[in-house]
Amino acid sequence: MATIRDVSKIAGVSVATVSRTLSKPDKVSEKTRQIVHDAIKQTNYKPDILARNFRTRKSSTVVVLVPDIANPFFSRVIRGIEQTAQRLGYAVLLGDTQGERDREITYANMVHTSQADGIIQLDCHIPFEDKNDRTSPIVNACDCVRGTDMPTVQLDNVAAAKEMANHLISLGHTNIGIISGPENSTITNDRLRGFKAALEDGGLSYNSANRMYGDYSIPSGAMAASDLLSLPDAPTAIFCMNDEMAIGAIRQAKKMELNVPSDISISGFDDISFSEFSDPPLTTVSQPAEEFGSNAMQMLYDLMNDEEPANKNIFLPFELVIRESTGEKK
Amino acid sequence: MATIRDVSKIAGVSVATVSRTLSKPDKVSEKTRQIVHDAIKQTNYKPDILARNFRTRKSSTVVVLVPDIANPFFSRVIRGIEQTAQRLGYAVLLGDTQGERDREITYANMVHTSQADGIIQLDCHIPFEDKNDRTSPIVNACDCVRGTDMPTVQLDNVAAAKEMANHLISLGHTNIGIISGPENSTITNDRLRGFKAALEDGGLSYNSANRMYGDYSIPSGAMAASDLLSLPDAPTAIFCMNDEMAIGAIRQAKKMELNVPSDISISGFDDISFSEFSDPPLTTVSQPAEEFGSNAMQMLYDLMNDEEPANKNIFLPFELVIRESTGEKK
DNA sequence: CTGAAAGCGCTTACAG
DNA sequence: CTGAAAGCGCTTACAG
Repeated sequence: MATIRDVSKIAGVSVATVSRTLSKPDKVSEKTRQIVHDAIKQTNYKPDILARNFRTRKSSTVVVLVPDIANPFFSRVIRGIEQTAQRLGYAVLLGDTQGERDREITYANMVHTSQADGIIQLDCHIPFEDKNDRTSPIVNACDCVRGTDMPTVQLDNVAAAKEMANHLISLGHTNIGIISGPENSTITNDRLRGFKAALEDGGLSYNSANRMYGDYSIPSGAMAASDLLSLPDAPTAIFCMNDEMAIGAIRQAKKMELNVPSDISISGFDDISFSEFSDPPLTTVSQPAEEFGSNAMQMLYDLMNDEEPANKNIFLPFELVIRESTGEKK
Repeated sequence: MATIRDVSKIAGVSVATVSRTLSKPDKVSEKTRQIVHDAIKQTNYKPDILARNFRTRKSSTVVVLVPDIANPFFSRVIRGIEQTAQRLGYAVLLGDTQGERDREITYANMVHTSQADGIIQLDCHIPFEDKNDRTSPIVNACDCVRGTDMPTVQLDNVAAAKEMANHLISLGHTNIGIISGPENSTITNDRLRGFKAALEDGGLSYNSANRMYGDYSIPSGAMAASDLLSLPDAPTAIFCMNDEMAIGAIRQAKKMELNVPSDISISGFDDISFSEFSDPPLTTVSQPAEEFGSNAMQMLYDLMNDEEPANKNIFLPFELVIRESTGEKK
């Protein structure tokens, strides 16, 4: 591979001039620029970005910490990150953490080893050994930690859940089951709070026996639905904390020869692409997945370049999408 | 941040010794090692990996070229890549190419700029300006280019498609529609060849009017199914080239008040996680998605480290998964 | 087992 | 506008 030295020899100029021609062309005379470009073409020179990054002490790379890359919602978020990163001149390193603290720390550490300039964390953990670490530019998106000053891009999950629960209540349901995500998640807690708030507003009381746990996967939703529908006083509607679990719940209801929605209403959360095509099409809360990614990346860019972001706590809009999996109580 | 120099001063040894303590501890005396480790702890030293990579002329990074990160099959492949890369000490850069040649070239170029040591390409294109370029370690996985010497990890798509078509034929279907992927894909061509071979073996003739095109998305499958089912002599079975299109087709059939499978059999390909839970559960071909990734990464590792891979053209096993979306012809 | 020194390929003050 | 020189933080022959 040709180096900047080879180009400079052929062009008969210094390496500084070659470097400037590439990075600050306005500081080089028209004529010299021409000569240098010819030499670059002749040698098929490509600047060594690794060397440049090393010299300038910037990797121009960000690392994204994602619990599961194969999750359809997260993969859309990452698409948004990638597109914006590419536009801003950053490469994106993938850190599939499976939610494990060790792996999060390992990947987040890349900022300390100069492999990355910043971090996007999609899970509700602080990915540092020392939780008060303030040395790494980081943006927390999707499932966000409470009670820290990490910049965030999130949904108002309380409001969204409340709106969905209100929808169910307005349909006449008074005994509503809930298929919850794992306890130690901000999203889970916020959605539960919204759910409870709607119940309260509707003069209904929350019954913790109506809460079953899943892990956001389809089979876990089916299992939780089975438990709920086998209750002596089974609910007539089920509020699921994501679409996968709702799809599992629908499947389970059908298996138990229940009609959705006439026997049992089921709602989801996220609006992944399959939800529109489930049978029946799923009532859910749609979120702008790609925008979580693009906003987080843009905010991280500001942080990495010492510009104060306009807004350090972005809330993205949601929308209730009422399809056919929810209906009036019989 | 502390540098190796700081550590060496505190430990009272040369930087060479600090470096060796980290990378070749057996070349350093027990006692010195102890002193150095104390100094590392004291200074909270973390080696600058960017500097190390620059010095050793290895980025320890691979770039993966993926047409669409949000595709459920590809995201599982990437999970397999990431896990194996992590184990082998490599970082993975994400190159979402949307199948565009420009973007593929841009990302593949990272090998020439020292940003990556190798490439995993998941699409059936050669991602180089000069198609005969042999300077970059690359492995082609999933949808593979024909007629090159690029190492590959793939499925025997001809055999798999043939087996699926045989299944349909064995059910008594003689008029079988096909929802195809885009023409310029090796996978599409191979699956079509397998489909035709089965027809021929069964004494049936291939009717190109029975082939509709989709783009592997759910809506495109629904549209293609609509066309197929509106044909004067509509097929009684539809062979879809992936699960998303099959799910779209099922939805469309139901919309047209056709029962699946008693009126129309529909088969998919890939066995994504939703297929087991579609209604009816989808008959499909299952592929070991993660293993495409882990095998490709392992092979690329061998290539990058100048070890001859044991096998430069790996074929992974598939399995026909017969569920409830296909049935006897009425 | 250890250290002094060279050097990886760039960029950027500094001087002219 | 241009060049000589220093230096980013490491690793690794080489010599002892």
